[in-house]
This record gives sequence, C-alpha cells and structure tokens, in this order.
Amino acid sequence: MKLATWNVNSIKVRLPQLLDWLATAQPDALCLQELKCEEPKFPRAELEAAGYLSAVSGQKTYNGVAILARSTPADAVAGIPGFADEQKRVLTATVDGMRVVCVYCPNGQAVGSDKYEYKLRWFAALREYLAAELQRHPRLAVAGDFNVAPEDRDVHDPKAWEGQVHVSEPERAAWRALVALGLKDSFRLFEQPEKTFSWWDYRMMGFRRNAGLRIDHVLLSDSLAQACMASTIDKAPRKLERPSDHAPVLAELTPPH
DNA sequence: ATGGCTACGATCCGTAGA
Repeated sequence: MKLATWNVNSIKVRLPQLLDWLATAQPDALCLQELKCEEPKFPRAELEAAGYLSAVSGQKTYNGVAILARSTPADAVAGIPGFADEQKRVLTATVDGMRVVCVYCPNGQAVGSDKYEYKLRWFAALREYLAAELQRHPRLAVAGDFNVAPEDRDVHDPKAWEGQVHVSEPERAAWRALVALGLKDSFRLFEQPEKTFSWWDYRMMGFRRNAGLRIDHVLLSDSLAQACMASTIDKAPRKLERPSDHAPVLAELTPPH
C-alpha cells in the first residue's frame, strides 16, 4: 500500500494536477495540506469520480487538511483533542487498518516571534496526542508538512539557514521528541540521493537551483516501519506550470498479514 | 540589495507562506 502526503497550496488551483497525480502515482491514502478551502467547497465529487473518498477539515484562505483513500477514511477526528485551535491543521482517520494523522505544522515565521512560540506549543500538544494515539493504534502513520528540516543534510545551504526558522534547535528538538515516541522518518529508512528536498521557494528560481528544504515527512510507528519497502519524493509535479511549492512524499508498505 | 513568487480576499495592496 502506498501512503503519501502533499501540501498542495490551494486545492482549487491544484485540483487538475492532483487528479493527474492520483491517476499516475495511485496512492492508497493521501494526506493533503493547505487546502485554503472550506469543507462545502472541497471538490469531493471530482475526487470521488477519480476513485477517492475523503475526510476534510477545511478553512477559508489558510490551512485546511484532508485525507483521501479508496474507501471512506473511518473514525475521523479533526484537530488535536484538548488543544483549542482555530487553525485547521490536523486530521486523523483510519485507512486499511492503519491510523493516519495528517498534519500541517505551523510555519513559525521567525525565531522569537509569536508564531514561533505557537509553533513550539503546537508541537508539544501534537507530541502528547501522538503518544496517546500510539497506545491505541500500534499501526500509526503521521504524514504531512512538518515545517522542520530535521538535519543539515535536509537543507540546501545549512550555513545560510543556520538558526533560522525551520532548522532552529528548538524546532529540531520538537521533531526529535516526536521521533522518540517510537516513530521513524520513513525517508531515512533507505539510502537516498543527496540534496533531496520536498519544498523549494517560488522566488529566486529555487527549484531550478535545487535550493530547497526537506520539511514534508511520513513518520511510521515501528510495526509500520518494518513493513516499509520504499520512501521517495516525487519531484515531477513541481516541474509543472503553476506548481505547488511542495512535492509529494511517498511511503510504500507491504500489506498487513 | 534581506528583495525576488504565489494564493487569497479584498482591491488597485496587505497578509501569509517557508
């Protein structure tokens, strides 16, 4: 089974590319971020016609997350229970006996800003939630835009980025605290080409220069990690006209016994 | 030179992303 995540940066603008990508990549489950779309306007029918049912937590202009799957994502829960937040950044549902948490982690804007403090508080709440969810669901996947580049090798120019938001030590510590729950970065389970990234700035010809960051991730609990056969980043959609600034990240798992 | 795109909702620019 193929599990994927993609920050589409507007479901409305990217729908044609999304439909093409679903037909080509054929994921069994797909986590989407930055829908920028309220639930009533979510293109449910178009996706269903393409063979995908959806759970959606939408928001106008900002944020918004969804989980697509071949059958209805079950037992969907929006948000982090007990963490009051207007921003629609988290959606959890069960797909093929696997608990899938779709996350759009805060950007943080700048180290020391209010949004940065919110990012760190948000990660602490996510950690508590995932700890509890892991107890209930040993087969757990957390997929999405984490807005953290875990290590310097996930950064095109570590010197230029040193100490900046997305790579600062408190953010990386928050990432490691998630991993310490017993979650594996699926991408790093395998040998990977150097300078593989999942996001490139629209400006300064970021993609042409491969000036990117690896900030989109699929984390897998131990039992899922054991079943993981491959993890890749598909740069093809980033090459299209009017692309999202993020590329899809995939993890391929052998079916459960 | 700290900018440069892109999307959105409201205009004819501001906010936000990363």
